[in-house]
Amino acid sequence: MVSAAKPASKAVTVRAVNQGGERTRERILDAAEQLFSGHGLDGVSMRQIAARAKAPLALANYHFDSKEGLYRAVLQRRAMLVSSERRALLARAFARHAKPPIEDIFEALARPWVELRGRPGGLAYTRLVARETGDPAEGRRGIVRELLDPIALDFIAAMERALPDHSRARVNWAYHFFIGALLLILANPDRLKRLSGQVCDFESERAVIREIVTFFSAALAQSGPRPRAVRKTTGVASGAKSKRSKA
Amino acid sequence: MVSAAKPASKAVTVRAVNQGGERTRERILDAAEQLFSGHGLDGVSMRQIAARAKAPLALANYHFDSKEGLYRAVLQRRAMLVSSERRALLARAFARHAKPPIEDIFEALARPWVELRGRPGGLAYTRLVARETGDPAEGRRGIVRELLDPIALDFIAAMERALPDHSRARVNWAYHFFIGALLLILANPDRLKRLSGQVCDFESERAVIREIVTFFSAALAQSGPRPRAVRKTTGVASGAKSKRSKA
DNA sequence: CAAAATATTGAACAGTTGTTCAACTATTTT
DNA sequence: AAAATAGTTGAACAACTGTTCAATATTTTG
Repeated sequence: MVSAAKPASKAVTVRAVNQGGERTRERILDAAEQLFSGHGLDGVSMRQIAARAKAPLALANYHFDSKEGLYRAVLQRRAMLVSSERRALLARAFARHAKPPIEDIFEALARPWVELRGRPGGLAYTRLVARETGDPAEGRRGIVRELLDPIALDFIAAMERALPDHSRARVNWAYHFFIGALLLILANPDRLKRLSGQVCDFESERAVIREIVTFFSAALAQSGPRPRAVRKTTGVASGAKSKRSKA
Repeated sequence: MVSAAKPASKAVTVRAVNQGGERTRERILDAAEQLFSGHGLDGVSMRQIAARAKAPLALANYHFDSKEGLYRAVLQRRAMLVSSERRALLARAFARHAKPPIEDIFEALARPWVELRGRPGGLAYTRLVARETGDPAEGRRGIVRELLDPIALDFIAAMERALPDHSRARVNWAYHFFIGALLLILANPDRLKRLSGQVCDFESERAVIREIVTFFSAALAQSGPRPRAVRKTTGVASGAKSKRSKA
């Protein structure tokens, strides 16, 4: 065998990992994380990543097979960590109450992500995950499906247990509304700061968590769904009279 | 002047626009809208766009100067329309009440976007806007700032008028939570459908609007902010004892 | 130590990228 | 009709793309 087929890149290379190798591998992941989070999978070249990592170009392909392989590896690296933190918080909530307050579930959902921002590289990672989750092409790559769908289903199930008075559909909507809000805040807090005239900011992680948790908990506070009638009106050019009283 | 410098591409070419020209220009915009929304600015080549539009490659650069120029043009094309629809709904809400119910404001915010999905090309456009709004590089390009920030500020001001008991910060948070939820639902409803086991879907535009409007209105129903205490605990590995009663 | 596996390096490949140019036709204006 | 403007076309440019390869260095294993 002349052509050095690289070591099993699928199964974990368990035995005796080269220290130097492991370190430059991490450097490449760090650089990729930073760049992908800022410009997306297609907005960054392998050469830019290699340059930032101070590693030769070919090394990235050696370690991760392909560009998409590198992208996946970046997303996988921290996914397990965050997910296990979330799961631990969720388990703790259910250890306290058989039917825990919804606040605890939302907090278990949000806190690991928000706190990740404070850790080195964490900010970039949260942006990257937000980008990938919101990407219409997400389903094609399947990374979110592999990495986040399982725990998402756990949390939705937990929410259903904590909110027995709400329909399954409503709980699912609530979950996605929450994730959408969380992702936007994580991915692009600059606009929030800009539009609020610097009133809203990320100075305090705790403040952010409190804000989003109390907000979404309040939305589910009153038990039964009491949907307001929504006008059938399409567009702007109709429905002159309003049913609502009190002119 | 030998080299035909293209006609004023900055000022609107008012007088006597070539019909054929206008039409193929629109075809290019349609193709770009479709492709950009699916793969982002960097995920699509000018050749792919030209091929889809059945127009020669050089035409895209002729009409829009550059790739980013084309991207901007796609986003600008429908922005005015949606914004004026939103403004009209907002004005109508304030025409009915000096202090309109928050439901009406949220509905004015969401309805034009949701209904746009039903119109040809609208689905792609909403995805594109969602992608751009959530993009960390959004500020660099400044498209969102130009196109959406003004109306966003109007709506935030309207929310403050409708919710005099809430702080400015809280209203700003609420606005962004709402936009985040809306964008995720618009950009990637597939995951919602997937995770909910097909329970949640977009069969009915009205159902989607009702769902998001009632949810977010409920969150702001009780006037005063009553923030629950959030544990100071960092991460999972600490804070063994909970302050909350009822072991 | 020797042998095998792992890691690193620079160069090269074939293909694609956005953009430009000159020639050309069609339309509008003078 | 003549001139000018607007629109269209195919070809070409230089730069960059992800990936591969053989050669080398380093580390781990027998």
